[in-house]
Amino acid sequence: MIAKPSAPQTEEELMQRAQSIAGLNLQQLAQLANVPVPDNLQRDKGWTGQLLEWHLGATAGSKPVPDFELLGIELKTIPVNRAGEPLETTYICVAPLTGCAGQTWPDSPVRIKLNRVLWVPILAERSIAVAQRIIGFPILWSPTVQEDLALQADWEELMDMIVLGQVDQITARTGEFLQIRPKAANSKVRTQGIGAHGQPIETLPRGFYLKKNFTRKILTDSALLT
DNA sequence: AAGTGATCATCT
DNA sequence: AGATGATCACTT
Repeated sequence: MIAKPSAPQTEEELMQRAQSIAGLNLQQLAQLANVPVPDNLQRDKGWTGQLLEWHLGATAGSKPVPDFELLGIELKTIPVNRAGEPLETTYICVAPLTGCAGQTWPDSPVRIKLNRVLWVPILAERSIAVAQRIIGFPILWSPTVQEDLALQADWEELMDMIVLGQVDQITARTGEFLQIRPKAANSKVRTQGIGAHGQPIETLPRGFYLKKNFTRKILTDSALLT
């Protein structure tokens, strides 16, 4: 067991730390942090992410600020198969359903969250026991101009629907790279939204997610540079 | 209730 | 098989 690592002071320090744990499995990481490894993630869905936060010295906890506040970097673990392709979509942030008229892409929570992300792939095929899943090589990413424009197009389409009172017509198919899906304890949870006639309605809380086609390109682009 | 971390499990 | 809609745990 080792003491919880302190917050990295520079990007280089963060990357060095992330690179130094690449190749280790989750059992080794859990042992260093002195935490037990769950048999499955059914009741511990955020376990891997929190384990990585511990090792890399993320500071935010569950506060609404970047994981590495000093560096303005967000940490995302992403489960991948042996080909390095994502197994799941990636949660970004809550979708604002009220008070978001007039918001623009550059100052949207989605754009801010994605400004600088440290992606840590985890070889996490379901057939591999949680303890044996392996940390991959980290990727520090910011959106390219093309990526930014593509996300903006999806975001504007989705936000237009929210503002126009069409939130209940949004499905996970809306948007090419960015999608909106439920984000709640269960399907009975309600939050306030905008109805078809501009009136307040009660609706399911939603979140923004990156589809796999988008994150797959981030991961494979980075592999080409390596 | 809303935010953090995500994966599960059912349907197509 | 893959994506969609639902769900789990914890913190503020």
